[in-house]
Amino acid sequence: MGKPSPGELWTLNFELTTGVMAEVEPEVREQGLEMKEFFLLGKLDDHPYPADLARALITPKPTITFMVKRLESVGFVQRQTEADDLRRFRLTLTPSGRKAMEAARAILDDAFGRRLARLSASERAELARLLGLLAEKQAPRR
Amino acid sequence: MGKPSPGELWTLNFELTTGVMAEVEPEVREQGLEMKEFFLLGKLDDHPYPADLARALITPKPTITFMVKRLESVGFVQRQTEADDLRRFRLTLTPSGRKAMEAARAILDDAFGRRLARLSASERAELARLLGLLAEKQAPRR
DNA sequence: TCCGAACAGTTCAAGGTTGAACTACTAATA
DNA sequence: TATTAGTAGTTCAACCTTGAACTGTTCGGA
Repeated sequence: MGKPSPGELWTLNFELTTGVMAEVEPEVREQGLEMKEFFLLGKLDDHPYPADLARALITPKPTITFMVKRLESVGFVQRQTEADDLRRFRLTLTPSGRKAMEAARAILDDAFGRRLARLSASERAELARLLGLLAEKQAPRR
Repeated sequence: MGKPSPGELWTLNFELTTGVMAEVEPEVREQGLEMKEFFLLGKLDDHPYPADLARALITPKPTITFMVKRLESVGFVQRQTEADDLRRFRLTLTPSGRKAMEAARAILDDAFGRRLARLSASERAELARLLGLLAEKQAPRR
């Protein structure tokens, strides 16, 4: 691949991320989590409300409702009504929820870490920098 | 983000790809294609059999069956039985299927191209090189 | 040539996802 | 203080996805 078009580069990158995800999925499931649930738990500290999670995860609200319902039923998440806004529920990780989430994170660290080990330390730093620039919502000024 | 862990870098990258995908999805749908169908059509030239597509797209076989059925019904894909192996169907893009696929590809090129425009030409080349190394199925020798 | 293993693709039922419409509540405006 | 618009979260029915089991075909070895 001499000079990939933007779309080809996107596709390559997409297959990289989904490939790692597929690799990791069975082990994460052993922790009692679907991948999507793992992503949800990972956002919970910064986005403690369902509507907030829906935006952060680019996922419809009903899907969040159903995922939270299950995560609550298995004791990974707790919900408490918010006193100053009775429409909202604040979600918090239970200790077992945090434990499952951190175990899943370790599995992902390990799998992607093996890929990153193909690069030198300076290449890894450069990759992180470039992806950081691309990921920002609006173009960063440089 | 000073020194992201592998998992954090994976997550950042995953959100980059899914963010671009969400951005592009409405326009691609106007071409008569779901994103997954676009990915399928994009693989068709290199992977002309359903079982082959299932492996390439990391997707269960029944899902491929249903997607192909729809794509055939709207005239984007044609299937012909393979004379030397009667179990298999060879799939080919129709002209309208190729047209839709190429239109979707142009939309993706455009959207990801806008992100890449944040980088210099040499940075883009370096990114492509690094992602190429990471994406290979087994570690490339260097 | 027969037989069993393996593969391509489909069917079906169970389960997951989601758009539309809804209830309950808050906030802004007059 | 009404009125109206907007937001949080849920429900429901329609649709999509998929594991398990199946049919039909190929292939290798006895």
